[in-house]
Amino acid sequence: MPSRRTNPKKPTKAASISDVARESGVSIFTVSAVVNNKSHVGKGLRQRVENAIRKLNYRPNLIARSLIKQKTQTIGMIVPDIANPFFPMVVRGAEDAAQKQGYNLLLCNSDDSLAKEEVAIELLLSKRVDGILLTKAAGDFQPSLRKMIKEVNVPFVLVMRTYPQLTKDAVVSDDYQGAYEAVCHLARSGRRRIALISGPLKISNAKERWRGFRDALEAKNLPYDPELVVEGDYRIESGFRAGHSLLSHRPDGIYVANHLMTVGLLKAVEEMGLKCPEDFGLVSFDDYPWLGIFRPRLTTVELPKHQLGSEAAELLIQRIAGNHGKPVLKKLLPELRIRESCGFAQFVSNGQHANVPESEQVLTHK
Amino acid sequence: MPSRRTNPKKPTKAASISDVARESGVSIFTVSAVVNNKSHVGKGLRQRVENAIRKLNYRPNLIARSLIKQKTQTIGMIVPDIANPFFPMVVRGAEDAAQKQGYNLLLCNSDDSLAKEEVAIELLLSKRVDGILLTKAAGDFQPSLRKMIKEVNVPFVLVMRTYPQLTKDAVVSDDYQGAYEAVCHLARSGRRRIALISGPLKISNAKERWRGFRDALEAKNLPYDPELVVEGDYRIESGFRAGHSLLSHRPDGIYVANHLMTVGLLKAVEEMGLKCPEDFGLVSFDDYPWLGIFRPRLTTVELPKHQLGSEAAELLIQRIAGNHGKPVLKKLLPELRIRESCGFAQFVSNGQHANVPESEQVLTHK
DNA sequence: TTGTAGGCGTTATCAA
DNA sequence: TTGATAACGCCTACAA
Repeated sequence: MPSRRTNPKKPTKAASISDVARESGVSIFTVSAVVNNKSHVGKGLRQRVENAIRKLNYRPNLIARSLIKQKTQTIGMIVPDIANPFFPMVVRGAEDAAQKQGYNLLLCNSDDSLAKEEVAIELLLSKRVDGILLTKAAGDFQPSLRKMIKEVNVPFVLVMRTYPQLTKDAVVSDDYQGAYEAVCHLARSGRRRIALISGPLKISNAKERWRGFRDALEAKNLPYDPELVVEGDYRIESGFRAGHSLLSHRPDGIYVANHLMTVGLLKAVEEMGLKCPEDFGLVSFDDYPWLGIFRPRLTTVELPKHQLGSEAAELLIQRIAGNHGKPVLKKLLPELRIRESCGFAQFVSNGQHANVPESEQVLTHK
Repeated sequence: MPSRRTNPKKPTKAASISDVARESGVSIFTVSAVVNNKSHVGKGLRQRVENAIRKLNYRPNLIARSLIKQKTQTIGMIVPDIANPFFPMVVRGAEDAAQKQGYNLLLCNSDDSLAKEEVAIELLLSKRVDGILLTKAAGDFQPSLRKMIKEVNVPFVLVMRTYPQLTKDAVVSDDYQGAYEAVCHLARSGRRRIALISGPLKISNAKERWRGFRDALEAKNLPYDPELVVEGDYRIESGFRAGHSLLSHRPDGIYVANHLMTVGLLKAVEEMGLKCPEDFGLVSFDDYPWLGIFRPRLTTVELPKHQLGSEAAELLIQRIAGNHGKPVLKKLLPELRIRESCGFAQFVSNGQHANVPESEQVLTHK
């Protein structure tokens, strides 16, 4: 007698499996079997069931399925900020790989804040995602959080930034190598006072890039001058400030650890009336299709963003599937794209070229 | 090395509400009440329950909750491509607004393909998202799809592109107005042969921008020359091709309907040895912080991307909450940012200025 | 081949 | 205030 089907506000509820069973005059089991292409259901019944499904516009409730299967086919992904141009392609890579294997992406932004990061993780865990792709915010987890994550048994894969205290599974770019090559290139093109605009040294890849910078200087017999190293936060504004404080020391080469800070730097450069590559050579991390029209053409170290995301997702899905192999730390190779922001090569270490302009490489990227 | 640390394989299932009940010696009901801050539970019991929760590291299973509540607190968002620099900020806006109201975002890419779009919608519906934010792919839904969506009773809000056949709820930029102003500005700076590189005219905003273009020409008594109108697809490559086919007709002003096509255009421009703004004035849609260092400074029509996303999410959440008011079509105002890609104003309609450089406006955007 | 019944983890409805 | 108990929609042994 508690019948509210006359409730005017009550919009036709979606059909459930039992509705289909009733409509087609079979049991719930049979419907389920049909829906899941299970054990050969009699041709006739299958037909009837399928008709009922169409008629009722039945759509399996994946929430209910998740509950019983203890799998949501959903991956949580936490990035610092999807509006930072670096991450969209990484997310896209992850989404492509996930999609291909029947997973979806629940996206969160941490703004590189530990508090937001923790909230996001808690939420994703409550929503019972099958695994989490994490670009760790700068700084350390609360011990309690780390402990909880350990116990909860949901696989994590780190993206772009390592954090061994959490997991050794990570997909990153070889930042040391990238920075090393970048600085070597600056040295090769005759720069002696080479500066670094670094990311936050608490972040693993910033540290790696710093190490690459330092070792390249050493390899090229160039001095490491602390005055020429500024720590930024990977955002435009910090690159701008770094530029102002740095340029007064007249470096003749600058390696910037990401694109956004390069943008800030170049604003400062302009304000100060300096010219690139005449006054200083520049190598930046991170390349984008739209940089193709920027002048001077920037020599950059490009990271395989899409691949970063897709390989991370694939690894995560393996873990979800129960592959408990040993930890995987995948380092993808960056690519030095030599263009013209380092100007002419005046000193060449291998002696093959001298006073040769940097080669031009066309951006063929889609 | 010692291989096992006493745990052969411990998939320790997460604690459930009944575990907590048992641990604390109360009923499930009481635990639930505590978790949800419900009816005044006795101080003592509450304490005991909370201790048990902590001890067992209990975390409510939102999947189960969703099943019974028929609400997932999840919003599906379908964009053409998160790697297109336009969308990240829109998604960010949506995420911020959703987050604030206790919702999460399930992100899908359609690549502007009807097939992928349909798959994404089906999936989101099966996962029982509470609503969907959709940037409609170019083209029409299958009638069956449209019918299904109507019946399924899940609110949709369109983002950036209208599609009245589906729903009148939409949050878009005022594209007509933006284009109109852009073209008027070109005319004001003395351009007479003004060209258009348009988006796919099947997409509502491309059509609107085209209308704004056409009407502005008429208002300025300039001819509409079909030779000077090329339809692209909003991607770099199409801007490049459009540039090549267009520039041979020597327009002295070009309005490009989005940023990516502008990038393509400028590549073509360079190949042809042309100069902006000397050879032609340029107004582009879509502005980005990193464009601040590009020369010539681009005069653009900026769209409030973040707001687009956040307002769409807020409207959607209202619909989810049962607010069945009349359809809302929200048009957000674009902003003409006058910089230098139109060169000097030679012909000024209001007679106040002549031969004045375009004013410079600093990008203060965060 | 098909059906029955129990359970997944919550919330909601009644009693007590 | 609490506590059983029935949904929620689906999967899956176990039977038939």
